[in-house]
Amino acid sequence: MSRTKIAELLRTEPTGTEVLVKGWVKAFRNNQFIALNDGSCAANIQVVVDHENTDPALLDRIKFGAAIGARGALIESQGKGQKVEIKASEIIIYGDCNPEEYPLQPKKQTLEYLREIAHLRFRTNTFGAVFRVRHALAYAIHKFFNDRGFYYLHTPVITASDAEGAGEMFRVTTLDLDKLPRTEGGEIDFDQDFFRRPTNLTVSGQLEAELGAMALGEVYTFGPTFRAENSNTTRHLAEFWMIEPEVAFNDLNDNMDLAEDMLRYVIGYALEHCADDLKILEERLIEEEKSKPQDQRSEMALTDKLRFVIDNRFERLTYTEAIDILKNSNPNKKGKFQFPVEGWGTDLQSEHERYLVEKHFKKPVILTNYPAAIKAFYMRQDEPKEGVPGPTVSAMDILFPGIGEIVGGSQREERLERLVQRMHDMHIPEAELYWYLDTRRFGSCPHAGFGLGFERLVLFVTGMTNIRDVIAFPRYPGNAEF
RNA sequence: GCCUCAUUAGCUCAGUCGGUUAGAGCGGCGGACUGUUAAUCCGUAGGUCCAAGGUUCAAGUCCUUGAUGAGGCGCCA
Repeated sequence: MSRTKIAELLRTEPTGTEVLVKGWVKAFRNNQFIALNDGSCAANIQVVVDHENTDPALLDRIKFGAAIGARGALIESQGKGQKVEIKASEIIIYGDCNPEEYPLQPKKQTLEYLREIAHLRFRTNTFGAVFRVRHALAYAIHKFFNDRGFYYLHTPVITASDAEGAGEMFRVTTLDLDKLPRTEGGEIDFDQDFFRRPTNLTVSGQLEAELGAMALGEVYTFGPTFRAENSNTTRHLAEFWMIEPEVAFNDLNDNMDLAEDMLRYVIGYALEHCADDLKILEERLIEEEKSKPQDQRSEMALTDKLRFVIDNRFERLTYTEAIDILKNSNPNKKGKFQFPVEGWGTDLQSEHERYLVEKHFKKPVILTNYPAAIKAFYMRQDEPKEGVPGPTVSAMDILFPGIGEIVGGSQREERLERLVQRMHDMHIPEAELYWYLDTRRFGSCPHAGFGLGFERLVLFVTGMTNIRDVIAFPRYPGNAEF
């Protein structure tokens, strides 16, 4: 007899059919009722012990966390609280779980403690829900792009390019660090390294994605990304997953439309397919916020917030307009900002972004046309515009409440001369990026793309507050456990 | 990297002004329980007070350094 998953059983009519379930014990009540979970859904199924044909010694082994199987009739539940239950004719123990040593307990545990036992935290209701939602979001992203004719492009994880300027990189080498080979000049002799040149883990697949878009038209990447920055925040990881679409012939507006459509689609997908899990996460968040003062609590329940994002267009405004709003804002006039907004040209601090998103507009915001000086070399240079004090680029950042920047993107500079000039000004070695510049030499065209931090999306949708709790085994400074 | 706060039982936390034998809830263990829903009831064990050094007649409590964790900031997705 093959096993049936609990998610399916809970949808089945209780006709007394013989079924087999396998899972982990969540509770054993009244020496009679086993709450069993197999990960297929948030809910448990109730297995009712039949004492007539069950060895009492076996009952002693039904402990919180034990892996067991149960065979029996799927019947209408005689108790309240569930529609169906299994009247067990046979119980099998697959793996005992000694409660004296098991780090998990059938009680509330803090997220900080569970982070220390990340290999076991999947078994909690919260993390079960988080990882089911994470999966649904990943699937929805692939579905969204596939349905629109995008190709999933696998860009390299190991890269020799050190010129992208997207952050500190992890070195990849097979050299013996105790005995580094040296050239006659005393430099490290990378000729003897695996790739015969210095290599790193990728900080972005964008440049490679652009190459693909210049022939395939619409591509996206979805892969691991590495930043060796010493970032200690609830929004940063050293290893995270990033989605980077790149579309030929798209301009900045198309780019914003694409990003907004995508976010709206995947959030809607989660709402539709993860209702039970989102309910658990919503209640978890309410519980967590009970210990906070009223003014720091979320204004909306989790699922209401998600629905709100789907139902309302994101606010679009330029950096220049944002500066005006910030300059005239109450917190700025009253000196409440740690970094006062003085003038045009400096980057926005996260307190400024939070003000725009959480206080002023109270919805997701897309900021565009940032000063060129604070943005990357590959972003398309705007024509001078009246009322705008300095040169800008066709950049866009999407800011989400509680998360900050969730998407960063731009229309790309497709004009060879302007791109080369910019690289020169920013001391980016052109020779090293000859392959990138070739796209501008041969059949160049306007195009645009963006990067979406996958974990930041999962953070937003699950209502979790620390990014280390939405990835299975987080990597951050000083931690590569598991 | 910077700033702030924390570290006491398996977990979450109390611990007053520096003063005798460091407490609670949950969890565990033993027992009861055949309609329970984070089951319930009775009983019970469990401590290197993060580490090292210092002040003091006396340190869980004060000081210094370090480790670890959390939050904020910076870097960014």
